[in-house]
Amino acid sequence: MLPQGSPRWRRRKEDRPAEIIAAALAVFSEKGFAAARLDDIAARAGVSKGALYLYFETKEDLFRAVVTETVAPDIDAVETMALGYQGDFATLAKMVVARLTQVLGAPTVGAVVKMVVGESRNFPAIAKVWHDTLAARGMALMSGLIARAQARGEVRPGDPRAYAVGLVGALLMGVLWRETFVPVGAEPIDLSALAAQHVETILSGMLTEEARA
Amino acid sequence: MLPQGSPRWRRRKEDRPAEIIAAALAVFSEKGFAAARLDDIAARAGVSKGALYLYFETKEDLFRAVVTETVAPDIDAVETMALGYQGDFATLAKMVVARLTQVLGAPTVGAVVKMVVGESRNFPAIAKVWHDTLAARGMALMSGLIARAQARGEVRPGDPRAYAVGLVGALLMGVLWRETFVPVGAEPIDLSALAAQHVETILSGMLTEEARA
Amino acid sequence: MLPQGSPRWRRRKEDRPAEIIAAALAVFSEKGFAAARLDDIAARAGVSKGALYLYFETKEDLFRAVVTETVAPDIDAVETMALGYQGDFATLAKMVVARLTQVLGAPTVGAVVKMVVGESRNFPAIAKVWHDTLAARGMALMSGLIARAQARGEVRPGDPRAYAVGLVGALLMGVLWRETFVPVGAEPIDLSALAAQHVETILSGMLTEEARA
Amino acid sequence: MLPQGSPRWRRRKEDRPAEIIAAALAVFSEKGFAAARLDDIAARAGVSKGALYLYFETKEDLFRAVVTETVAPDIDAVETMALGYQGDFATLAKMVVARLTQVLGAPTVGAVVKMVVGESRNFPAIAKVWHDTLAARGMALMSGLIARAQARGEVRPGDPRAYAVGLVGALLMGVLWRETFVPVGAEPIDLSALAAQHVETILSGMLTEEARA
DNA sequence: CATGAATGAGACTTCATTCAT
DNA sequence: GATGAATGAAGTCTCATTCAT
Repeated sequence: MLPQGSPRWRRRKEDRPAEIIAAALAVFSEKGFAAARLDDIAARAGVSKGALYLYFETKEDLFRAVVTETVAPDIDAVETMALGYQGDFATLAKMVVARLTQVLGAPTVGAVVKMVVGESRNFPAIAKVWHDTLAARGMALMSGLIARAQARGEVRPGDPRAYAVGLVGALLMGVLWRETFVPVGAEPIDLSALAAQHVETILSGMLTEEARA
Repeated sequence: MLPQGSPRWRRRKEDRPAEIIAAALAVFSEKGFAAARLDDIAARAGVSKGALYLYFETKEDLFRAVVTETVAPDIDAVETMALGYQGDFATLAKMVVARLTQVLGAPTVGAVVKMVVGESRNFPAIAKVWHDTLAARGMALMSGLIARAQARGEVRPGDPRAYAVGLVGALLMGVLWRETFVPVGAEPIDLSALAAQHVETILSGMLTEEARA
Repeated sequence: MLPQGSPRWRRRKEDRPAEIIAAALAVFSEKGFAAARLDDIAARAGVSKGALYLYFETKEDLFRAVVTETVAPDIDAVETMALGYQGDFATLAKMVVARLTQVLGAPTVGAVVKMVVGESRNFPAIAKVWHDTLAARGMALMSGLIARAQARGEVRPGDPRAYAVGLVGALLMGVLWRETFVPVGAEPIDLSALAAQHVETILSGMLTEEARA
Repeated sequence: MLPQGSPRWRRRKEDRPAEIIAAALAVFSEKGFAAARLDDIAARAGVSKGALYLYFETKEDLFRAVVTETVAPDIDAVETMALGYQGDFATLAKMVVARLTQVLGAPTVGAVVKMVVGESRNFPAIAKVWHDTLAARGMALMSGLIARAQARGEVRPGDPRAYAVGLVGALLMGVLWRETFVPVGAEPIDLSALAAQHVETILSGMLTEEARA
């Protein structure tokens, strides 16, 4: 029923939380948690300050929403892809790194990473959420793939977690460089080029003779 | 006894700034700039709130002092060592990484790194100082060494900065992991072991056939 | 009765600034700028301390508002009257002095005069505003009228500004006497009587033989 | 004994209070009581902050000293002169006004007048001292002289106090004009010229026919 | 006497949160 | 649902006063 029933004027109302989160992300990532003002968030979201409290209990609550909302979507996709993949480790690693580069390359994610790092001591709960849903999972995924590859003789012996850090750390550093130093005049780093060169280099060091062939 | 000149314990005017900076480092790195309370810093330094203002004009000024004071000593040492070294790149790279691991491994430096990342948007001046005196310099040093090694046929072609990021990024990630996630239950990463394995791996990818021999 | 539309007492947003200014005038004139406490002003205005900042950026801003608000209304009226008047100087002078006595006699204006005098060094801007919008204008007006009267042969030769000061100074002294010394036990001075006698006396000294006739 | 006993090096020490008072006068008159900082006063006096407390119990105490110290000397002189004088009122009035112009013309006294006016509400005690030792006495002196002159038929009927205010008010206004508005660009008023013209004018209005002859 | 480092109460100002409309 | 005026707790900073030297 309700032929073509387009929910016309509802649209606006349903998007409110998302709009607020977007505004909050912008302000939080610019100022950090404590220095961000609800006034500014409300203004940027185009609502009154009071309206924020219709959707979020407190500033901290809003912060939590921002962080988790930004995390959620991407990790699943990567995981599914990686676990389902059947080919050799080198190819898989390149795919994962490429995807990760995409995700971290998005300006919002980079900003959130910085926020999580910066406010982790003040919000252990948030650090924990990120750890549990993202960092630990990502780490487990990567080192699992590596261990599997080692078992198949594709990757040299060594601590899989250290290999994983070696693979991803360059990307993280690239993102933080962009977020932290480029605004004050640092020479930018091309994240994609960095990723491409780095994955070749490090794979060349990780792979066994046979796998490299 | 105690021949005439009794060793009167004068007020430690000269030590005060250092004591305050140490206390401030602790509190800032725990809370971030905005959430840190001068009360706490004073208490931890064992002085009154007012005394802080005998040595630092403002909270921001104190923050600046903390950050710059922690940076200064280490970079010079590394630079001198690296530029003076005459041997092959592989050995030099291992030495630099080892030294860097030591520095970043110190809990204070790690904390400061986090602070700089977290508050960079609010204190561009500080980000700039770090960039100019440390990040840019370190980056120039590393990529210079790499370019030199490429000229000598020790390192494969490729963007020297990307190689530098690949070399250092793993360490940075290790530090941030420790600072951010270990307090909320993440499995710790052994920074030294990570560094050792990583430098072997990545060198193995960077070096030319001849150099590796 | 009271037809449907109940007269809901909305929050008096529009009246607030005026109420606050009134309270501030009272406190500032009692304590001076520096010794006045925002707490007291807020309490006397019946609002919270924070509410002050909804209407005024800073304590200094509020002080400025108090002073300028008190200046505005009266000077124009006097000026218009004086310039439009066609009769002889003696009558005009009496009218102007009477009006001035009224204005200065109002307790608020007297208090503000004292504030302007007392804080002029700390707030040159305020002294300037008073000078430009009131003192200089009033002085120009009075000495202009006197010069005109001299040209018509009504007033004896002499510096018109000195005559103006002679005319008004007594009133000013009367006001300051009231504000400064009466509270500590001085015998009050009847401002109106003072003005009446003084204007007769000084006119008797200023006017030429013909004008006096 | 102690032949010619010149107190050589004591000099410095004995002048300290006077030096401090001079410095305090400068700072108080520039900033007002509350905004004046003991630091500044000490610096200007060339002593340590602590030294102030060797001579004055508290800031308020110092303020009192400044005010009374600056007043004391001058009033007595005027009084003695006036009471001893035997000639006619007109001549006496001119002498008194001339002397008063001298006193008020001194920049320090002008500044103190402003201070007393500005801080009278905060320091009733000081206002009282000024009233009792200066204002009331001066007023009594002047109106006494005038009443005596009226009794002798030299001055027209009328309230002697109002006459006194008329005589002195112009000078007061001149001083306050100088202290308050000249620093912000007002055209200066020549106090001596003002006094000369004013006393002629007002005497011309006060004196009886006979006295004028 | 003199110093000046140190104190601590108190002030201005900010801002998350509430609630009458 | 939505507003925005109002609150009040909390934080930074100042400065008169003290006291060990």
